[in-house]
Amino acid sequence: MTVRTRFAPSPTGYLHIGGARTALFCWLYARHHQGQFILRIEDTDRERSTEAAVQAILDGMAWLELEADEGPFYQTQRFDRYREVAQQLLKGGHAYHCYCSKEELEAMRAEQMARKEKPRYDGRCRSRKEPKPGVTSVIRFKNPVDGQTVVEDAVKGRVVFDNHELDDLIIVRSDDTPTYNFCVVVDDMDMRITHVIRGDDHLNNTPRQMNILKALGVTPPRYAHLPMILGPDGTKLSKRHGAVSVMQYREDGFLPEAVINYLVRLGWSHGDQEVFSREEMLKLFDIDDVNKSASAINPQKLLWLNQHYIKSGDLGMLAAELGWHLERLGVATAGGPALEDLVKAQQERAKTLKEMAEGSRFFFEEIKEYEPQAAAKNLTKDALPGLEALRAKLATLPEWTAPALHDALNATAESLGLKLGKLAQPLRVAVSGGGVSPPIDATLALLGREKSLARLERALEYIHKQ
RNA sequence: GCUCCCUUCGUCUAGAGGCCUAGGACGGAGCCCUCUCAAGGCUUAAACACCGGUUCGAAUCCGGUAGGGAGCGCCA
Repeated sequence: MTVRTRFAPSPTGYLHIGGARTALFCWLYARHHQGQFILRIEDTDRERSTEAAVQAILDGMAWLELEADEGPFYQTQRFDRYREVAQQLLKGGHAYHCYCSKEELEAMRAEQMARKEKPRYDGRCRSRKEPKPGVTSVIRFKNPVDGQTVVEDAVKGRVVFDNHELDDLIIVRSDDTPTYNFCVVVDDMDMRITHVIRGDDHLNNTPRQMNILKALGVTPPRYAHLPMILGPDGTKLSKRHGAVSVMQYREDGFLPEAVINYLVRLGWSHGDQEVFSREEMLKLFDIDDVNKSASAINPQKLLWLNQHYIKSGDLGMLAAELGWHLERLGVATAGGPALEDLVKAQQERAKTLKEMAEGSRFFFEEIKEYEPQAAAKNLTKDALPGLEALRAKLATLPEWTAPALHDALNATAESLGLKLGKLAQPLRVAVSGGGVSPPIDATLALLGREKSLARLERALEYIHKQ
């Protein structure tokens, strides 16, 4: 039997980090077993579902390269099918019409709560033969009243529910639209899903879904309930925790490889290994190695992984992504250094591409003003002799390359009896405007002779004016 | 309230009765390297929630307690 998994988000918001992890595990599990990964949009809540959210989910998955083998399927396009199955249950005596009003149900729940009981529908319409005049009914599933339903969960283990804890849930509303738990069951059945991998907030729904499946004469799929992902403070993930949308991570300068690698290690491990290529994940991932307990997001570790992929990533890819970020910052890259060369110079000193872009502005734009602290410390009269000597030396440098510049700087420092730092740092401020840049020889080489000398000249003027 | 789930360093985790004076990673601290920032190298602090039981022996098995979480909708 080929494995078929599905990711079934409801389009009421962006693809957040928890959803992305669920999608990743579904995708990994299916691909690991040469099976299919299906995308299904659960948009039965027409009030809250939006087209923009559907697109956001698709975009997020595309960015993370979690490609679906089938779908997206939309539940709103399958309403006829759900009604058909509801009729089937009705005919088979597994479902019935309920005429209770919302007020009546609320009163019942209130009473039960007052008695410290679990609020549940008491099945009062189960035996009703005749319709109640003037009331449009809902359809309820007739849940078994005794016995147990056992979920053999791939991550949580054996979980037993007493059937009498489960009440008769509504499967079709009074406006004739199907409800979530029912759509899921019909879809998982029709789409021949073999493994339902989802968040453990659904664990309590599972016995209900299994019972409906059994009433339909279908063997339930295997279930795997993934633990939740928490915010950095250990509380439930929310907007307050910053980048909730996966696409926000791109905007913040993260690489999809890093996000995926980070997510795969949240709740899953393979010994002590921390870094996984996509191929390794596919080869090594197994649902048996998934943890039972919730895990908190650690932004520092994500940053570390991102830096790792920036340091080791493909230059062309990194250059393209850096270009995207520079563009977002409004930096025109024409006339500046080649982006691949820039990446080479910057990749060891940036945790995100956004940071790299921000630290690279001076290669493309003129310096508007010096960073006050860096200037106060380095662009002083004390620095004048060194900078002037450099001006003379660099103006006549036959070859404007990093090694040649390196030699020239060392020679100048030596002739003046200075440590290289005394020369390099003022020069760095002169050409970059601040105290941080790639190694000074590489910086000058990337900037080019003309710009470097002009900026050195400007710094000298700046010092003279003091 | 009821049902279900969870509990190893700050965080992610290894650990499936003796290999554990509990390992790795991120972050922290310190040192080295160094033209800045980084990167890199080395060193270091830091955890089995608690209480009982089983066993020659428990982080690992069992029971309970405490603490977290989820569900209990004509939401998904």
